[in-house]
Amino acid sequence: MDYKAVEILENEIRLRDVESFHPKHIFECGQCFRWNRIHEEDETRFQGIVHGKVIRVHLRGQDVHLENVNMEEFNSFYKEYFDLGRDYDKVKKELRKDPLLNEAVKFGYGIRVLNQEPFETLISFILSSNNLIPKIKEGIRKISEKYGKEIVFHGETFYAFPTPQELSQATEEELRGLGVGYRAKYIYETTQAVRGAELMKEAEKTRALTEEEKQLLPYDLSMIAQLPEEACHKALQSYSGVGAKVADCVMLFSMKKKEAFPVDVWVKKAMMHFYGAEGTNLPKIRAFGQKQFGGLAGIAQQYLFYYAREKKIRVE
DNA sequence: ATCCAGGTCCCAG
DNA sequence: CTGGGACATGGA
Repeated sequence: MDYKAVEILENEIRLRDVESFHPKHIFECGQCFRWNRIHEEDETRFQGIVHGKVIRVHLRGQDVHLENVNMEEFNSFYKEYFDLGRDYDKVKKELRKDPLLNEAVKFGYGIRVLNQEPFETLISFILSSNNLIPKIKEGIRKISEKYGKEIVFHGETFYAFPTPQELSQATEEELRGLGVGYRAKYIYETTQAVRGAELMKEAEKTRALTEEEKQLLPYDLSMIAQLPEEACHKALQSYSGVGAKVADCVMLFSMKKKEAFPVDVWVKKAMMHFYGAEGTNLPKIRAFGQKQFGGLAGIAQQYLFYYAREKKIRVE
């Protein structure tokens, strides 16, 4: 456990003596898109929209404060969301046995890989393809504002990311109007597939499905989340707009598959920088990463990504 | 203005 | 199976 105790304060909880938890590292390492720094200068205070609530996180000394979270919510959701069941000192110790990874781990020492919600993560990373992080965040915010539930926090209005049912109301044209470009088609088709499977799963309880209806069942996202590594990776790629990299991100960031190893331009640069993995293509780098880091490959990837992007490392 | 961004799709060989 | 171009969008 990376904290000693949980205490209740007024409308917030406090985790005492927390190890391996730095808000800047966690929220700026590229794994999530709905968190923002609230005060300029303050790298330890962030606000995010998670699980239908607006919450804030800040670091005070060795303690982590979670504002607008009560004990019940912490135990039933946010503890897992922040991956607090995992001992990151142990993870880092293991990864640092590889001297080449040592520098990246030292740099992003406060990273934790969040356990986010699958549908939101799926749509978010479809949006991420060939896109810029500020634009990805903007697209997700606009989708939420148009289709998600309203949340009022401190007199200000925010919007939760829509459920599959809510987003299934959107047309492709409407989505395109939000500035997501050619990804509108992918988001539309994937949402329809996820929602279609949900409906069939529900219908299945009361009647027999037709052959045509049965073909929608493989798109059941909660079923896919239960699949083992390779089957999960493959199943995710049956959604429109989801290739190897996006599938790895969804598995890693929302399905607890820490052996997933997303390879994007930055991780590729990092692998070339540290391991001289020159010229090799993406699938080869992915396989190399998984062989090198095993069940912790995804976490290793996050240290590498953060290091490569923050340092803007270059390779010839 | 041209290039590029946490890639995917689609087609040719 | 592998390599290369097209694809919306907008900021640098």
